[in-house]
Amino acid sequence: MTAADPSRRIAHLDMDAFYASVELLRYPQLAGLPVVIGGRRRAEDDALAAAFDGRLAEIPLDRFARLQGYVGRGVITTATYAARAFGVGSAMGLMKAARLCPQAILLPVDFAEYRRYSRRFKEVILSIAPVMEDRGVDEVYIDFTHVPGGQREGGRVLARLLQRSILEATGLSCSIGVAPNKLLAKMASEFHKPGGISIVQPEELQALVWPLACRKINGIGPKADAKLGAHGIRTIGELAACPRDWLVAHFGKSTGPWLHEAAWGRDERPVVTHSEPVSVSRETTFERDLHAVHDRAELGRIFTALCQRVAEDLQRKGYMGRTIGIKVRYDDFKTATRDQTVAEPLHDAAAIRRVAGQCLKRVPLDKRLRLLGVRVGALVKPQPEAVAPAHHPAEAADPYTAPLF
DNA sequence: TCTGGGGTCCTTGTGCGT
DNA sequence: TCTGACGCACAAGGACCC
Repeated sequence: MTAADPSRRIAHLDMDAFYASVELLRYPQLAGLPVVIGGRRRAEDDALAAAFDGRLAEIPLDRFARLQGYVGRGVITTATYAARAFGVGSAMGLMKAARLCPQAILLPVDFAEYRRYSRRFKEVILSIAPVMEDRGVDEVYIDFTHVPGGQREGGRVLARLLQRSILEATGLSCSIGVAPNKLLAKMASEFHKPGGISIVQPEELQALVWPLACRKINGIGPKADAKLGAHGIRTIGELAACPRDWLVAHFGKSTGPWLHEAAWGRDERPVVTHSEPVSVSRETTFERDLHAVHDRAELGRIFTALCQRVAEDLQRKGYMGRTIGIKVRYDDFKTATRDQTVAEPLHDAAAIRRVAGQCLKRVPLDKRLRLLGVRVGALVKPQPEAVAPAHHPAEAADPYTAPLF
């Protein structure tokens, strides 16, 4: 499998029900109750917290918003196990969830708080095992290979230390899988959730991994799974039995060999401790579908605001970009994107809006829109003197009033 | 009854220069 | 001068992930 380095020990650490667990730390009175996290933050949410002067744990149950009677757009980001028992779950529309479980408590998503907890648990990991790859707010890969104790019991001893240290520092639990590579470690971390540690050795591939559904491979989503299923391939073992050439013929010369390697548990990707962003974007789904002509003024305001937010993100992160793009989603949920690459990298809102406005003129605008997005890609780090927001006197009088379409 | 937001990567098609 | 092969850049869409 990893003949080059059979002692390679890679861990995947996944926080257990991260958002819900953070919320239960803030609101211990909600333990065991059906709680749904999602939707837009509302003024009432802030008012409730303010009424108790930020002492969230003292808010009585009858003051929380309930799903019953929920009207509007929005999906569930996550739900507690008690709520899942009613059939509600991630990505479900809140109105549908309200019918299934009207008594559920509705909490707004608070990414800033989740990011704070994310930083704390990652600091704990880095203090113990410094080769860590950030894979989002609630999961990381860690290279145990050269960490003192990282080889003991196949990595179990170090995994236990990490779990204990994270729990002490944050009050949160996590699951850890340790294997010869990232692919198998990711699968292993799912084996004993929550709070589990799973060790996979190379020789255990057939017994532990081959019986699993293909969908358990990180990178096989619903489409690829359906296509495999149409050929009668349902388990990773069945995938492993497919000749590589057959997979190349049916899935292409990139995906085909990858599927074969994945089924055989082979994955040489390193744990990457640093990466640069490729693009920065902002998008928003409207409260109601908007028409390009009838709602032109409102669309223009939203469009300008999106460009400003992207520009702020770029400047805060210290990037400029040459490829400016837009995304629209129509009322029938079909999506169109357009982008344009310019000669000089940009990062100021007016310039982004000008190019994005050109892109917007290239999409059909005969149907109502439900979403609008703005993206900047082909990022570069600007020269130091260019970091300050560019000021163009010639444009000062007309930064955002250029025609939308 | 619907279906968020912020990303990365891959595939396909096309235009263009050699 | 025309044609095909090839590499490259870019654009658009889509799959997938958290």
